Amino acid sequence: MNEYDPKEIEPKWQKEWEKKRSYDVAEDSPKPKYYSLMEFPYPSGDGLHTGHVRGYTAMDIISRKRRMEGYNVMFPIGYDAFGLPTENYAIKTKRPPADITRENCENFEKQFKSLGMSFDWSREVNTTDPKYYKWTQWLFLKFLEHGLAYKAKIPINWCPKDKIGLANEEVVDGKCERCGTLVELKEKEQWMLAITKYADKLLSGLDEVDYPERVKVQQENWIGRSEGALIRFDDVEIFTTRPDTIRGATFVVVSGKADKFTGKYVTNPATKEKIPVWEAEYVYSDYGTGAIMGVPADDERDMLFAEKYSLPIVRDYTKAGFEDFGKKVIKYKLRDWVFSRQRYWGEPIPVIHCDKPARPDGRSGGCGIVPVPEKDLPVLLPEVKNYQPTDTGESPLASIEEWVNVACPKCGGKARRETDTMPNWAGSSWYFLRYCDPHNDKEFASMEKLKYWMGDAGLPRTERSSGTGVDWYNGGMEHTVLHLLYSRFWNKFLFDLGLVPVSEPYKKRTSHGLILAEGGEKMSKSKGNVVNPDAIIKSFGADTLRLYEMFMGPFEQAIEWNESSLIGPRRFLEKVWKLKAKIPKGQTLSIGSQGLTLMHSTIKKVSEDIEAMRFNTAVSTLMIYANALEKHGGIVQEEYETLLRLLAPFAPHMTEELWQSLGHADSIHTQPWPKYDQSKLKSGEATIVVQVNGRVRGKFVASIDMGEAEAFEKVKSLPEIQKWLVGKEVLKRVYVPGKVINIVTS
RNA sequence: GCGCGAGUGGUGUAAUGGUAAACACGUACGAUUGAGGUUCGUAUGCCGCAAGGCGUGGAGGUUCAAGUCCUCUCUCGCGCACCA
Repeated sequence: MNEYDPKEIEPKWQKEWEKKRSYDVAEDSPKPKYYSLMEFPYPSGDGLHTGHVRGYTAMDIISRKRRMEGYNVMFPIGYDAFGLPTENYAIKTKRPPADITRENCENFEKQFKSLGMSFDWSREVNTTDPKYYKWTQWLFLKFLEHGLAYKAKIPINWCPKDKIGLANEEVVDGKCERCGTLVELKEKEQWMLAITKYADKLLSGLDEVDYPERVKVQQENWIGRSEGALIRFDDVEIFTTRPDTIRGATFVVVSGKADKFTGKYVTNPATKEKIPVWEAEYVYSDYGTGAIMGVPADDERDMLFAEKYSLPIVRDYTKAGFEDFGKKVIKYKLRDWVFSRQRYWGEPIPVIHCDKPARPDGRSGGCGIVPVPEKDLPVLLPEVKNYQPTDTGESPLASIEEWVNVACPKCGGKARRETDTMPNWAGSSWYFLRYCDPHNDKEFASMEKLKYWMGDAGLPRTERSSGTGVDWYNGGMEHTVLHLLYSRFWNKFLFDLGLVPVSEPYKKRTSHGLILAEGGEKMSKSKGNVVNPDAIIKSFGADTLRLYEMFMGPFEQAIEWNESSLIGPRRFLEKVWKLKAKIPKGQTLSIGSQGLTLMHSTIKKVSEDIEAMRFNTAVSTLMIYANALEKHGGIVQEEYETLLRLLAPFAPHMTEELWQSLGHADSIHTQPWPKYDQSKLKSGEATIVVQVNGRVRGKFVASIDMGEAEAFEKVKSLPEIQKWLVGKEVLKRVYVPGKVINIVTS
């Protein structure tokens, strides 16, 4: 038999699978559907990195296992391609962002294929494709139509380096999330999406979904609901979560830039006393009412403030009832979403400003903000010479007069296009819906197809609908707040309009841990420590890379890349390759009882480990199995084929080669997933460990249902045990059949 | 400060309360080869000649039996944070 040569067999099977379009799916299958999804990538110029490989391989394994289990599996791929890095690169190289994006996507596609990913390429989407962003714009107009998109002059977070307004969510510790520059506040008219209207639904929806607890906590924290009361102190309304402490309130604080007494006094409605109103920095203008009551005895910060400025402190007072002096309300930390960006490389916001001059009575003469009619969508990004953003905060689009100046769709008068674009979160807020019906040019997706792939919340669960939403969604830890919240918001809004069938888009969410560079640092181009998967594929093969990334450690945990450990999975594949020669030709062997137990327990363990994303132990179980088969004199074909089928999702190329070389005409990836037989999991014999006073002193092999009396007779006959019992009195004996005997002596 | 996780060999890590370190990497020795190692084999927690003892961040506790359960404590990571 020839040697294992991934360089030869991997491209061979990749071509074969592509030729047969093996992984394309349609909605007319009699099988139950399964929608597995991994976050689509941003196609950067650096190509795929090892972190991508981890998440995509995991979902590829899940998808392949589901196919073998008989599901109609949709495992789609696409590109989230609008965004700053490409735009900045375009500015630097003076090339159109669309060209750069196309090249990068082509590179990504080539890399994905070289990894053996079983994507349905016929469903590929790209957020920068006008056929796609036409619907992103259409969805925006739905928000506008229902009053959830609005324009407001607000102080926005302005990044002076990127020259871009940031959503609150994109500001970390007062700095730009992307470049770390200190963010400034700038007053600007911005498009806003009223996500706060969905705060409650986003919160309560978390009860319906299967997300890791910490992800739910992060979403809850971000929404930040607190129940409290609004209470009037004369004309100052305050918000408090502790209205019961009102009799201890000795001052009121309103939001201000510095700590100072306002000179004003108000009446505490509970004590009827006049108390001073102060201004202080520690009170936020944009939370609650921007004013609080100061209760030094019950609040640490109020105490510090009172001590600092010698304000009165009342320690003993009677607690009040919750709603005795105000009314119960609920406040959120969540803010409306700043939805406009003053950049080029994003979806143009599809509205037109009609600017007929104002009438003599001062009212606007024009039609105001007019949505672009559906027939005129998409509003295409125009060709532009200069992508450089401006210091004034205007989009580069503003300087393209022939694009900006249009006739008002309503009155035909002079009007100007909106020049702001959408944030890079827009396209990714609904892409999982588009995958269900990616070529539809009449709708963003048809209800019929959405019902098939997303399930129908209004109908009982059936074979064809395994519940609500994407069945399994994996992605990076860094997206468990923003992207998850935004896309849940869009989906809930569309659900309320009756345009999607389920209220929660993702039934189950998991996250993979980061892969760090050797040394424990984050991989980054600037540090020059990025590992390129292409190089690993070239020297070890895609199957080895996939296996290594699954084997390296717990899936959800951050882990260091270790080049020298790659050889382990490669050796394992070599071993499996060579095992084939141990199947005797022309004679039938049958599997012994030990062999059966091992085979069935391996099937059970590998199956369960994959479901729980314990890929590392799934691989080690396969290694144990291969090691055991290697020690056999001869291997029964069924044993070997079971190993291959269990390994197929991890190492799709090599298992396909071996499978077909065994004389099978069809693909291993269409074979049924092995099932285990409960009755074969335990063999009749086990090693019983013998302890004296809790220390291991010996062991023997016995039937697992050996009786207690018999077991102790056996123990007494063991010389290595006898010596520990000489001259001692046996105080207690413990017997766990099939496991352990413990003898407690004086 | 509050809320979650996690601390185990030289390394990555594994262990339904029941043989701690499975599976790998590395290392040592040996084999194969003209040579090489992405080949094969054996060994490999620590102390000890041995008998044996000691070992899962630290200190206690529960139990016949604790990495696992309980209490306290230290360290690291993550999330939230002048949010009233």
